[in-house]
Amino acid sequence: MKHFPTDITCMECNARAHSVFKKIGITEVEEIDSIKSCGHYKKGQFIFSERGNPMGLYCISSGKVKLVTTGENGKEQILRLLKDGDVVGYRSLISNDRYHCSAVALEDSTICFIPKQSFFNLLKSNAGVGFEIMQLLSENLKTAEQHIVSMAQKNVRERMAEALLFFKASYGLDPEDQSLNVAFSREEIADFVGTSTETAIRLLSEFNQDEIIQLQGKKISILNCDKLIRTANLDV
Amino acid sequence: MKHFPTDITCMECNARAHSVFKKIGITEVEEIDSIKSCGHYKKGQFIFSERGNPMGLYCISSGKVKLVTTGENGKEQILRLLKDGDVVGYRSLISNDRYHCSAVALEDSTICFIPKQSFFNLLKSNAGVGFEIMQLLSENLKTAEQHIVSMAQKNVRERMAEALLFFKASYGLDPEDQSLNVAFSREEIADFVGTSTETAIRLLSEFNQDEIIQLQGKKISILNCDKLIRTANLDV
DNA sequence: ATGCAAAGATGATTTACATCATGTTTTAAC
DNA sequence: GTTAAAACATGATGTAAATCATCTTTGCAT
Repeated sequence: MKHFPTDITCMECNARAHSVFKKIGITEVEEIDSIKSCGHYKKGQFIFSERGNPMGLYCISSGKVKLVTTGENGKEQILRLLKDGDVVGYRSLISNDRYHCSAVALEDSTICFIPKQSFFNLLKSNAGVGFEIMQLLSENLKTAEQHIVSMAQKNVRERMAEALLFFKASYGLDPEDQSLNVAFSREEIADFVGTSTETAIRLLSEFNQDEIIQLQGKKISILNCDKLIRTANLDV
Repeated sequence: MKHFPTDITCMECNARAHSVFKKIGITEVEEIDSIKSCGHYKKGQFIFSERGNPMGLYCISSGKVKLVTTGENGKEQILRLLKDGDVVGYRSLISNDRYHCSAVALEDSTICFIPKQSFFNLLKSNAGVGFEIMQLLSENLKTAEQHIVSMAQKNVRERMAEALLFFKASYGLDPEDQSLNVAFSREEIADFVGTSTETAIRLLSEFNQDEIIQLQGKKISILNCDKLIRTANLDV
């Protein structure tokens, strides 16, 4: 892979501090650094595709990524949202499986690649990394199963409120104007909520009218978080 | 815990051969056996409850177990189905979390308990077990995420067909009459599919009329598996 | 700057499914 | 064996949300 002036080393990567590699020794960091390659992805670009064969682990140094699958009808479903410090592709590697979803950059991103064998070597030599991955999978599983319950038991309005809260939890808010730090299209939001684009648009307009949120193009500001929680019918 | 004449040792436990403990040494097996306790659960009994604090790992020696959560509206949602050789409760232990779902015996079951600390000791001393658990979580996550897509994009009819196929995959068929090796109530089936009991009953009757399945009380025989796969709209 | 395509918005119509209602069968308790 | 209570079944009705249709706005390429 080509080297860009924007390439960074693992030693100076800020994302590493809150990644699964936060506790590994300097020797191991240098070893990963020597073997990793750095990739630059434009918004909308695929990091890997559904049904592809995993060749290694991806590490988000900067940027945002969505994991999506395409259902039989061709409709997309967003499964997970990732940001800097997150690793991508571990599930398939550990299951020794093809990818069951695609990874797509939500904005211009710098994402490093660690070959499969190096990842497994690290897992063997460093039990801590293994446990971090285990914890990651456990959290992913919990989130997914909670999502199943929402899908099965909540109406679209409640799920839309949940989705906005999830976007907030995933990427945070701009302290300036309480706007989501991510710009999804209405279709992408619908793909997460599991509804039609039209219904998603309508609900967002409603929330806007009810002054729960404020819309300015793709920018969504959360005006009344409590009301959003109540709308989602959550007792957190 | 009391000892019953039906209690069995880990050494003679048939379920162990296809469990996460299939590859551990005889010394470790004996160590687990000396510390484990054996529980006998009647059909419908809870092994643990949502929001409870996990104290250890459960091992199904014989029987069947469902993992369920209760949504805000009080409606149950079946999340996972387990049988002999399966372990239960690892997700919460690894996340250091309270249980996010309850475990309920689907039939009279013998389930052993390994204290938290012993499980973590085993994880530390035996990397193989750790990897098995990792693989388990990975598979669980894949299944859960596929379930999300079904919930979001498929209609109830397709999901019902999928559910029957999932029950078949989970517990198998009686070779005699192709009947599912598990007796769910219509309400439980509805709780898995994410629909109302009435709709579940209606769809099962339809499938029965269409000679895709045959109903005799709680016994469900799969007459035409291909048609079921087509009804589920799967391209496996 | 202009034109074109994609994204966003909103109304009208249809439909899949929940809910309500009522009856029947099975299971369990005494 | 009788009764009560679940579980199962089926029809009638209501409604949330999908689909279809049309229009406006925004972004992007030339």
